[in-house]
Amino acid sequence: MIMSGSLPATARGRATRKALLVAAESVFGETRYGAAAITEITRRAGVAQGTFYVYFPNKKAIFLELVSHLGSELRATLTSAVTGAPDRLTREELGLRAFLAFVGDHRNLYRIVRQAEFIDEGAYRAYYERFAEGYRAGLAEAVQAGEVADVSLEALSYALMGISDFIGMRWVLWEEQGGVPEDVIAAVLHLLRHGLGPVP
Amino acid sequence: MIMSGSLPATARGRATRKALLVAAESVFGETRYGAAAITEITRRAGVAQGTFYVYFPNKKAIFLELVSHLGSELRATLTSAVTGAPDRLTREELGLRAFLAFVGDHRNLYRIVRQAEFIDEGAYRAYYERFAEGYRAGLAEAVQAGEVADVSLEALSYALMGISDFIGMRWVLWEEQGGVPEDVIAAVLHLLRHGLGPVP
Amino acid sequence: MIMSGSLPATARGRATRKALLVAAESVFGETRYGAAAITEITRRAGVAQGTFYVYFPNKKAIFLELVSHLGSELRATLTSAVTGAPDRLTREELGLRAFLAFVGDHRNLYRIVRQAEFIDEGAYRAYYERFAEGYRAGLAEAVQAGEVADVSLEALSYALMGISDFIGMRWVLWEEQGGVPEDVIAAVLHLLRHGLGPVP
Amino acid sequence: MIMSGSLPATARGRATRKALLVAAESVFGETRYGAAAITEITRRAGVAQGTFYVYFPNKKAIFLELVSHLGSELRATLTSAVTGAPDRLTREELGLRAFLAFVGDHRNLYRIVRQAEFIDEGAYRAYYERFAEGYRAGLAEAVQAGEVADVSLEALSYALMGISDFIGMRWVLWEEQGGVPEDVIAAVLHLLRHGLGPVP
DNA sequence: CATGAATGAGATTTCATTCAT
DNA sequence: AATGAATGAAATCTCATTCAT
Repeated sequence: MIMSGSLPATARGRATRKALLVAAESVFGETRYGAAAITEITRRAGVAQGTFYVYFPNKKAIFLELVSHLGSELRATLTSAVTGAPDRLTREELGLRAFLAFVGDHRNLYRIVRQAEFIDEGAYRAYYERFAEGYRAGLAEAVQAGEVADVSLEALSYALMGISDFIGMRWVLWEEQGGVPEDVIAAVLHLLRHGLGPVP
Repeated sequence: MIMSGSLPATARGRATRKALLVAAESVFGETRYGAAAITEITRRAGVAQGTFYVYFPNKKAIFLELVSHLGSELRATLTSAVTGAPDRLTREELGLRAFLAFVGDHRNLYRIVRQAEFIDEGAYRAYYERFAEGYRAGLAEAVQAGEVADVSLEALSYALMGISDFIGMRWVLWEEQGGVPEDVIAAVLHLLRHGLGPVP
Repeated sequence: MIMSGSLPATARGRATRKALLVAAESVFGETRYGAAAITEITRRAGVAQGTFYVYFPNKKAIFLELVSHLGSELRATLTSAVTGAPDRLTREELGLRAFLAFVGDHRNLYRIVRQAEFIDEGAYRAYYERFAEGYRAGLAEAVQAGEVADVSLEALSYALMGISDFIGMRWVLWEEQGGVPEDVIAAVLHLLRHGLGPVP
Repeated sequence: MIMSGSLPATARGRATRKALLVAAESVFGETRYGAAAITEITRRAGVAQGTFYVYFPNKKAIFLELVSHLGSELRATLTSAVTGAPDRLTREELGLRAFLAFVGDHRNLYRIVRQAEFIDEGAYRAYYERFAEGYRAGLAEAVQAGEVADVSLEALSYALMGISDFIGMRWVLWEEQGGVPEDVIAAVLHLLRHGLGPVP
């Protein structure tokens, strides 16, 4: 469904298509959508300009495929990271750490996803809604287990996404160097465990 | 200081300038920066194309003035909303409600601010950093008062901003109708008061 | 209705628009629609490329305005040419001569009109239908006067248009030099007066 | 001689070539030359893009072969239709009816032939000139037989072609449904027999 | 202060054609 | 004989910005 036209018939074609997507990730991460030039994508992919249109009908198509692709990858990463965690708070910690690591590996993620709002609002919402669904399901189980309060899980999901999102923005995106300080992680986990208040 | 050129000398000039800013808010809210046309701004403001350049040196200038202007307005709104609150949690609640109300009145806020990242990264960060500063100061006082745990306040600030941001996105921006449901507010306040866990 | 946007406000603007139309007539007459370049039109009009789009939204618009404009001019010419003719055959002769003269002055007429079929079929048909209407009205009067047989006037109209059209193509369009030989005119008038047969 | 390359050696090759020509007739009939895409021709023919160049050196070649092919077919059809007619008027009637039938079977004829003017003016004129030759020869015999007036036969030829052409355009090309009304035919035959005037 | 005509750089997109397989 | 990937020239169109009035 994301596919534009059909998949390339030959291995050579598939390689070219992949190269275009990889190049697009870097270009859209550095430049805003409007200023991102298709010539720049093809230059980085090492193909001629016209080749782009063999694989994608237009700029929007490759951009949206990128957004959807990044979302899938991230969701898969998070799912596998939290699998087998004994309790909710451990899940949250593992999920947060995995998210921050992913952002470190895909520093263009924010810049790409946030732009999607203007390119295709549906795709943009879908990106977050699919995360929210996963969150809600996990929280629902935790409520069953008596681990989480019986409040609006939809609200909790977006609150938790917001926390990760902003921590990632501040300590991964905005910091040149490596890791997120442990005291930042600790503060977040404190919030999730005790709320704002001091340890009871 | 963000102002480009000096303020118009005549009342007529001031009115024209204001009209351009108002038009720009709606245009940049509906259209991404790259696709937002100055002709569209002048059309909505009811002036000729050339008139734009009497008041702003270029497109970037009016955009950045808009970002800075919205930030100031929002900060002032929040500050006045929480003034006089008896305790931290009350401050949070009042701040959250005020923020959501502001977003309802300025539905273009997100779309404008998030675009700023690509137009002028400094302006974009400054927008959040100024909020974070205010947050940190408030939290520091609360720590003094024994109301808040002594964890990284910078981390808490971004976490709290993230919560508001995502709740606003989900229930103000994405919902056509009026208010944020009370159970959503309740869930957030529960998180701030008790963390994820059930009421002790 | 043919107008794209509104008419220019200043005399300078009106002159530029007119220059573009004049240039377009020559370009579309020499080159087929698909190969006719807008840059060539602006070059001949002596303006910059972008200026074209101040006055016309696209190539199709200027082309169709041209077709409609030529049709109006030609109809006006023919109407004034046959006014006051004493009888039907004189009308036909005057009309034919006026048509051939017009084609001589607008040697691009055929090439422009015939292309219209592919650009906007409605405009193309309208061109001929408006001529046919005029013809039919004239023939109807002649029938009343007992000058013309009471056969399908719609059919006669198209037959007469076809004659003029092909004579013009063969002796004006395809001949470099000046006038249509008198014996050609005579042959046509013979056909209209006596049919194919010899003088009775 | 218009043929490009030699005819394919194998039956498979001949079938492919024929399929391309058939597809081209429909494509050039629906789309103007400039917008007619070779990919569209190959798609309709059910072969790959590259296959086109196995049979035709370029787009122009297939187009011109089409024009020439249609002309030959039409001339053959007309010749056989009028063979054996007892007098000139009968010939005209049979020829007209055969022409209109042919156009009904090849509704793309006009659109293809008229475009030829811009692709290869020589081919375009040749199309009509070959018809005119045939006409002239027939008329010359009729003049000998005292059936037709001794006026410019070249002029008569083009006049008669124009009549057929416009009647076909109006009642075959522009009418969705089947046949040309008999009163239209009658009007044309009246014109050929008596001229414009009423029956003497 | 205001206007609107004019500019031209630059981006997207199309497509005939070539070529290796 | 057939394929389909790749090319790159060329065309349309947009729009921020300048400028004369």
